[in-house]
Amino acid sequence: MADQRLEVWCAGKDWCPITTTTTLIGRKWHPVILHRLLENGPLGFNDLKTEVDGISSKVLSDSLEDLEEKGFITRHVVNDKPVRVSYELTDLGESLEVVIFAMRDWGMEHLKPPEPT
Amino acid sequence: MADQRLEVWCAGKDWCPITTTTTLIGRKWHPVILHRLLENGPLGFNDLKTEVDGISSKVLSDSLEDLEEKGFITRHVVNDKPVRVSYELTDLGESLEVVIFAMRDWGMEHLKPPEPT
DNA sequence: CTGTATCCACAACGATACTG
DNA sequence: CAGTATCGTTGTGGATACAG
Repeated sequence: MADQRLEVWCAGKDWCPITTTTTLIGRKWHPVILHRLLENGPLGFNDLKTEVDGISSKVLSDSLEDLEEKGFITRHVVNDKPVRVSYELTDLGESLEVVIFAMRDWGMEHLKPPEPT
Repeated sequence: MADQRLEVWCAGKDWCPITTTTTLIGRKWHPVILHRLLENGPLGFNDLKTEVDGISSKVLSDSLEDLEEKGFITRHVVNDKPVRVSYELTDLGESLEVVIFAMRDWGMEHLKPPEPT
């Protein structure tokens, strides 16, 4: 169960739900990665590297590992030759949709370039 | 206007709304601070220090300064002797409600302690 | 009450190069 | 295609003490 795995993240945080959320997805690229997976379905490593503009291989690799460890995504080897993997959201990852989309919507509403008048 | 001030945060980010959002409120304590102000209205420095469990004076001070600089909160000196200030959300800060509450709700739904059965 | 001043620590990010 | 290996940098946070 997801609840069981996530128990650990609650400890010592005084049960503040905001803090626990930021602890889980508060790293620089996590929300963007999750967003791309939400919008475009399962993606390979290079697909993500293209979608997430500006990220390096190392940081993407690190981030994916962290997200997998926390139970938000799964990694599957789809093909052996050439090697091809697929990163996919778990149910827990999907459940972040409302958070990620809220961030996206806020950004779109407040950060678009000023209209020419 | 808010749009004008926020222009700067868009540049060079390839206009990804998620990235801009995380750039603005992605620091460790920002969402918690904003949440307390959303729920409890204007608060003094020590009120916040109490509400935001575990934060140090320095980090709270730094965070408030950053939030003010970005236009999410205002700081007013309410009383001179003893010194008393009031931190309050701007309209822009209030507009983050949906994001912050989404984080809170997700945290509450997924991180509560397992029920005894 | 509302901070500032130091000083330290370290996770996380970034750049570059290389591998099966 | 999907990473790993280095290695350098730094933003951010944490502890503690002190100040108007």
